[in-house]
Amino acid sequence: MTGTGYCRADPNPHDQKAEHTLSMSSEHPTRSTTDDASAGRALVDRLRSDITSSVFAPMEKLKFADLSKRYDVGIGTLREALTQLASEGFVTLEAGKGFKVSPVSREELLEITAHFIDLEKRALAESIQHGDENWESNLVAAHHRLTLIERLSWAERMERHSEWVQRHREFHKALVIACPGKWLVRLRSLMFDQLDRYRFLSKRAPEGLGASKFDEHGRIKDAALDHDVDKAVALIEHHIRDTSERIVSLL
Amino acid sequence: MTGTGYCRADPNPHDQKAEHTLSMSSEHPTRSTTDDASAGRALVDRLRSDITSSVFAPMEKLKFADLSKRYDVGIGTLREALTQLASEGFVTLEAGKGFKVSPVSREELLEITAHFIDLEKRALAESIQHGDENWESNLVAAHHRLTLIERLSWAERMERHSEWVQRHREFHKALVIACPGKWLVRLRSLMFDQLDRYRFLSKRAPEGLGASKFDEHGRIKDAALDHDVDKAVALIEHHIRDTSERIVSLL
DNA sequence: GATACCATAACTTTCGAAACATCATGGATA
DNA sequence: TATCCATGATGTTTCGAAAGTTATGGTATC
Repeated sequence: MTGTGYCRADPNPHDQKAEHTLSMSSEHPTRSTTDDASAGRALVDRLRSDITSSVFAPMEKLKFADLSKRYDVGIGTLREALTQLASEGFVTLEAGKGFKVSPVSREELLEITAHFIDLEKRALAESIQHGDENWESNLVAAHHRLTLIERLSWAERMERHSEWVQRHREFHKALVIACPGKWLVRLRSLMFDQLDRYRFLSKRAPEGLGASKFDEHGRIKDAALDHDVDKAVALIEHHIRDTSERIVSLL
Repeated sequence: MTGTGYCRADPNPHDQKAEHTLSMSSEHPTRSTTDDASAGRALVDRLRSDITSSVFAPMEKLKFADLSKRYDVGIGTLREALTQLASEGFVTLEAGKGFKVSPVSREELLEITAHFIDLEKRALAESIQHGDENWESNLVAAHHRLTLIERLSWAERMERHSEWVQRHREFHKALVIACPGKWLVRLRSLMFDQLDRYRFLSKRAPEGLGASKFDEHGRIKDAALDHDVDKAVALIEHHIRDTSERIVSLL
């Protein structure tokens, strides 16, 4: 049945190159460059998204019987998906006791934030230096897609939160994608995905947060397009640090 | 808790704490703190080891039928193991075409080396600052186990190469295990394991390499036990960089 | 009353067959 | 000759039943 017909509607506007055929946490949800066998990979994304958005609470036990019904997939497929999420740090696997959602903590947030700032700064600097016209176009497009949602009212944003998460991820990815160091991109993606779990906690914060982040994204984009490495790096560091600090104060 | 009775012979001399119940590439082969369901995890380790030691060549296709016979496990179990190795970067998974061993390249070696140096230095510095008596004892023991093999003749070392890899990994891990940042340890382990693939290439290098490395390990251990952060960090940076440069020259 | 023991239930882990996709071959057609 | 489609072969992906393990609860024993 030809893949599964996941997203034929979207002309998939970025190619950048052949790019990584990696498999890690690089390529994600709906749109699906070099996608997997699709059934299995789609499950990984749904599970990760559900963990990120606290559908399953930290430390909650993930039972195969339940999940199998919920996602309508076989046990083997589930196990494969959970194994990958374990490698990414979203769940833990113990002895013969199955999978649990990884815990969250203030300390972990602080550590992940520090690593992400470090990696993102380096990746962004290299990306700006190596980015070509294609990279610029893709960046502009990704930012535009993000603003379309960020412009909405708070209530509307809440409804389409998973879409925002997705576009926010794509925007940040678009910033660093021209970085030649594949592992640098990979490691920073790992940390970015972990931060998603904590970002969700700031979902409740009414306004106040969204507005300033909206501006920051635009300024970072502009600095990147100007190939102003220092400015872009400084802005993104502030962007990340500020966001995390707001989240810390909510814990 | 009986686990599965993997290694009763070894009194398992390090506890450090409750430690990470993580699942990533943290805990490895034979000895096995917090081990997995054992059948599946053992397979992951054998596969990783076989990829590392070029039993399977880079870019080689990994067929389920072959592997199933070779390791005497079911297809589902294999798939789960390969999924994990894909997350760690040892294999790649494409569309409906199965798994392939990841390629190696000079550029990747250089990048991995740079990341590993950076991460290992930071982890070591923090580990030294936080290490207690238990950490020191474990470090001394790990170093001793390593020297037992390094003291052997070149021919003997060759025969017990996989054991050396294991003990070398444990020694380096013992150095940084007191680092409080779990993700820092995790990321540096990821890079360490990747470097193992390249270290194997230097296996052929007759003598010359082994001797100097032998001394370096000892000096790093001593500096760590002296809690001399600057010295230990400088030594380990040289240790890693020098090793990698020798390997680069063999490519 | 507390503890050890054993049966039962709940769940995890493993396996391989069936469904599905891709690739290679060869013959028909323009 | 080159292109295209059928066809078979090889290999991957998915699933759920069977085997194995851990937790649960109840009974006998001290």
